[in-house]
Amino acid sequence: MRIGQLARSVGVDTQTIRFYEREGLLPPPDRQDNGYRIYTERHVERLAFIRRCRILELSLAEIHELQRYQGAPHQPCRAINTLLDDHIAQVRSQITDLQVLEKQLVSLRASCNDDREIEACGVLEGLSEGSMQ
Amino acid sequence: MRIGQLARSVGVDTQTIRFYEREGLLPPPDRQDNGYRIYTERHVERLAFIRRCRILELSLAEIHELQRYQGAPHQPCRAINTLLDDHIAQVRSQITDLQVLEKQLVSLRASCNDDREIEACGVLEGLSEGSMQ
DNA sequence: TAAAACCATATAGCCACTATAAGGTCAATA
DNA sequence: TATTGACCTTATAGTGGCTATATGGTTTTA
Repeated sequence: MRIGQLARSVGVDTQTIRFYEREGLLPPPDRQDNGYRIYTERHVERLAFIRRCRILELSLAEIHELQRYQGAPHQPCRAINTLLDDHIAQVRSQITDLQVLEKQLVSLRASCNDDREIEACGVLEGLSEGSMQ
Repeated sequence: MRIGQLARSVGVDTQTIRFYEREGLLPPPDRQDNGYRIYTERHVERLAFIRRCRILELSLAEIHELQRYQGAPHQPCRAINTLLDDHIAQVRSQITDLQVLEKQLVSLRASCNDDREIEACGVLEGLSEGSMQ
């Protein structure tokens, strides 16, 4: 199949597919005489794998690492679990950071009601004075 | 004061200060004969304002907007409150997205214990098969 | 006087794409 | 047959908010 069909079947832009190839995440496919890329079912699977990882917000580097593991099927899989644990920890720390942020924002917002003049806006005051952290 | 002292007093890199100037967030300061930038107390306040906004993860565009409002002190401040409300909504939606993500990751992680071979790794299986969404 | 610390500009890199430009290929239609 | 439209190709620049590097001039300190 050609790049457009691959793109449609996985739900990705053709540019993204070429980008993954340049980044070494997708193996370079054979070419037709006219230079068009020809993909196989393997490429579909490989691309779908990448997309599933990306949905989970794994970085391209992490995906690369996972692909290396796939090439050594008889190694122990602890490294994979560790990779995932680290990623989970990262997501959790993002969540708590954002929760702190949300509280700060809500408290700042509470310092103003609408319909003041900008001069007297509690939000702008809160941002202008150093009483923040 | 020169750029280094400004940087130290606000806790920012000198490069960042020049970057803000290029982006139009900090007004271009006067220069000494040798070309060195000379900053005033106003610049300190302006830069501190920017940093407080950045800590709250307001974008440079949003900060720009706030600065425009500061220039019109007798306008009503509703636009500022709205800007903040939108930002809070955005943060909240990030949080819920990340919470969904965390659940998916934890459930994937639960499909494997350590000490299998990669071939049999539940995590890798979960990523390889389409049973994800 | 020489080294260290400071200042200047310009340019590239980060991440994971996305957009744009400029052009070649192919099948179907007027 | 000519042309339209859908497809493909490469190359390059842009996104955001910095950060790093290169190269060179200036000032302060030892």
